Amino acid sequence: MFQSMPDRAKTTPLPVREAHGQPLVLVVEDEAALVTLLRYNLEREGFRVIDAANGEEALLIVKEQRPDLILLDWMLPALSGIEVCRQIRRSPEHRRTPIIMLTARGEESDKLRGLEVGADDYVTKPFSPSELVARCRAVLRRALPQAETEVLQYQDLSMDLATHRVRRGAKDVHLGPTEFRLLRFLLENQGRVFSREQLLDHVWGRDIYVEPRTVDVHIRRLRKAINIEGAADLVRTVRSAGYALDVNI
Amino acid sequence: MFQSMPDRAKTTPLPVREAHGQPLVLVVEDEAALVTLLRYNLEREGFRVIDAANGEEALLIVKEQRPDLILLDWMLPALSGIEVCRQIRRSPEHRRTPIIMLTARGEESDKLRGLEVGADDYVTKPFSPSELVARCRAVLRRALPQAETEVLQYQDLSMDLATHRVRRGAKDVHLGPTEFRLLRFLLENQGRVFSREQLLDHVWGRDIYVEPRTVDVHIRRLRKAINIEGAADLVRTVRSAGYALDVNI
DNA sequence: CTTTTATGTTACAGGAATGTGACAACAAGA
DNA sequence: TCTTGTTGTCACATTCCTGTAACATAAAAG
Repeated sequence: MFQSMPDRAKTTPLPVREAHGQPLVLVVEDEAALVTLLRYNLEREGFRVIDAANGEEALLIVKEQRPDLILLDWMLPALSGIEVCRQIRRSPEHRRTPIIMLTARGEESDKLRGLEVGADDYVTKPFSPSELVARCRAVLRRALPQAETEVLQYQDLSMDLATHRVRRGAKDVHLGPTEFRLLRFLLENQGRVFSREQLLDHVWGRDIYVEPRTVDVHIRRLRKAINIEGAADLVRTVRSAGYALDVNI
Repeated sequence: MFQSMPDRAKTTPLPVREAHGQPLVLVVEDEAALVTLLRYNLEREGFRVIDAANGEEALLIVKEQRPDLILLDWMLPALSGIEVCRQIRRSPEHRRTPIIMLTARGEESDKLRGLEVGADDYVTKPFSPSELVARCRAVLRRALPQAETEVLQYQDLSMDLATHRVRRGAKDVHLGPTEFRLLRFLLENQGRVFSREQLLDHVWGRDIYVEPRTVDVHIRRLRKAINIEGAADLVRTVRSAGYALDVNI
């Protein structure tokens, strides 16, 4: 028996940025009440939220979960916000991850130093939730498009994310939205096997429920679209485990 | 209407007027800390920076160094920003040099007068560096084509920016202002798919809100105008993703 | 070989996304 | 003032996509 009912809330994060789902926001803040407030407002607006109470935790999460946006309190125990910011910026992967800092009113010097260190914007406490959400949106909009690779490839299969074009060899391939996301996910994790539940989480999103068998149907549609008669099947079925992008031997 | 840079420009180096170097930005600002901040962020993004602490100095530098872009603080000792702007605009050489003014929050009258005197854009202090950089790029981008690209083209479709004339094959095409900007944006980013929201941001501007579906209608009008019976539709619909300028296959 | 389990395949109703035409508000000129 | 053109929005039509069920086939288990 495998994974009767996966608890999606706890699924281990994959080393993949989910470009299509809702943006993942990391809130770094030690004041619990504020975290609750932020979480409530962000989630209501369609963001996913994780939080960290201190700098070390924050850095760890950044590395593992790759948030799309970071809300960073400037006053933190131990590791200061500035230091956290600097360390995040040091890794080339997160060089472009937007950071919004939360500062107390009137800490002008903080703001300047924050912006110097690479924060993208700041919000002064106390702030209105709607303003904060608006800023998050604005910052994300500017940052997201450039976050990903432009062309994904596997053998003679290629997917251009900018033009949304998919080709197999010389043949142009048309995919529906779901097949497009599915193939994209598989291309971003070539060779790796995913269970139906994992695929649902990553391609469909954690929030909606669809029958796991639905994945089969979409895999079928994908195969039909990208496979060339005579050539090897690019989608591999691993019985009782799932599917992967790989050549069937 | 602040167009932010198209995604391409964030990954690729900026299209530059002078073949030799990065765009030269003159920062006119008397507050040293702010100059430092601006310099840091602009240089990090590939601009060269010179600064001037007052109006006279600024005018001198403009004459001698011919910057590609001027960031102009509105509150200056002695010669005011408005006056500097006016004087710069007086010389035909610098009639087209983009000027972005930096104003304190809420100085609406300043903004208006600034735009009257010939500033291209304004940024309200305090501002986020990324926003500022984005605006610089946007302004530069609007300024550059006049020096370089006068005619945008795709297959047998051409758009002359100087005369505002659009032709498809031998046929003269009339477009409304919005369709013109829309087509221009698509021509400047051939093949790329843009969501309705992105198009609203880039073509309509970030500041105003219109229904996303409005884009559909304008796409329709554009199609009606530029498509020739029998020939392929130049505007591609990508379901659940957006639109692109491209031949349907 | 038979049974059980997992996956492949097909068809289809309902729904979501897009196309389309009309219209009122508005602006710019004549 | 009237005329002309443009714009954003709506309502309706159309197209395409999606999830599901039902059945077929293949692979393991007994």
